Amino acid sequence: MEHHAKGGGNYSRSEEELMELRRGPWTLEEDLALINYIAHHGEGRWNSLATSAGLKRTGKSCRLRWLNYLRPDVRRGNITLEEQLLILELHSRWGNRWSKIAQHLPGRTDNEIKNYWRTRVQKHAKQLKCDVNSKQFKDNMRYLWMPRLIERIQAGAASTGQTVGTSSTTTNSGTIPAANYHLKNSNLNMGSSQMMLPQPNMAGYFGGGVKIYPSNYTPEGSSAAASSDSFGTQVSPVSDLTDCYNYPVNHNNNQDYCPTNELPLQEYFNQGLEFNNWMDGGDFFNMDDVLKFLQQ
DNA sequence: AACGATGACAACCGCACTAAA
DNA sequence: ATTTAGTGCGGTTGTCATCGT
Repeated sequence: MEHHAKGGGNYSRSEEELMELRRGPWTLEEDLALINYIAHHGEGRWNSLATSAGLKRTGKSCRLRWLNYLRPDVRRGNITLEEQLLILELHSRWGNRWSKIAQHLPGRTDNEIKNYWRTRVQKHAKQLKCDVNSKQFKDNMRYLWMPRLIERIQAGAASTGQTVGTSSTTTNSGTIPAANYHLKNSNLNMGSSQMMLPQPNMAGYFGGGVKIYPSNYTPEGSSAAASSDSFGTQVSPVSDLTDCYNYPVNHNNNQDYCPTNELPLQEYFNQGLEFNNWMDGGDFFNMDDVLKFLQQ
């Protein structure tokens, strides 16, 4: 049952056009049309953009697709330990202010962070049989998970000799990572492991050949670079809250178990950790900036 | 092999807000 | 002052892949 566009205002489309508006998963052709149009005309004025680009989508849908998926600087894939830590901290501070949280995780969208929270964090709350807003859960988060995350960050850095925060996450710069195209909606044969875009102008947009990957392709490439948590979720090499459960969980809210006892987050970092850069060789965060921010 | 349950996440919806007409 | 278009945000739903039986 098709519904017309609802919410988000009106659209400069005739009734006939509204009747044939598409919904649901985006096809490769639609993505290319949107990317191509924005590459030449820029973004904004989404309703007229949708029409001009020949897309049978609402402007709102185009905007969402662009911002959450196609934008060149959007980071997708593994959420690093550092990002997880920051999400936990910022959520404890601001609650479900996803866009505000996302502002402090460059390249991450509010939608991705929201999904992370719902699928991972809330799941753990459920396993603990407590509400995400309960004191018990918040205590577990602060006194158990966050310190554990920091331990793992530290351990990962020590074992690899890498700069903390090195991740296998990719951005759309150069590729459209793991494009989850729904082939039944596409006329293109996506059977090969990867394919090149036919439009030469797209190469200019992405600064080189653009690779489109099928949905089962992991842009991280090597299986060694990525692992799965116990739920089969692809996560960063040392990631996720899952094995926090290797630690005893205190269900009595007795802070004796707390390894840090109200230790401020910045103190975690100060315990012999020398985090010079946050992610990807320091493209995003400087650790000092993060600490300054968390002290605010 | 078939099927249902579950998880991940892309996409949509409704509402609010702002700026321009 | 009012209307309209555009945009942003948070909550929710839909779709697909994977896993277990």
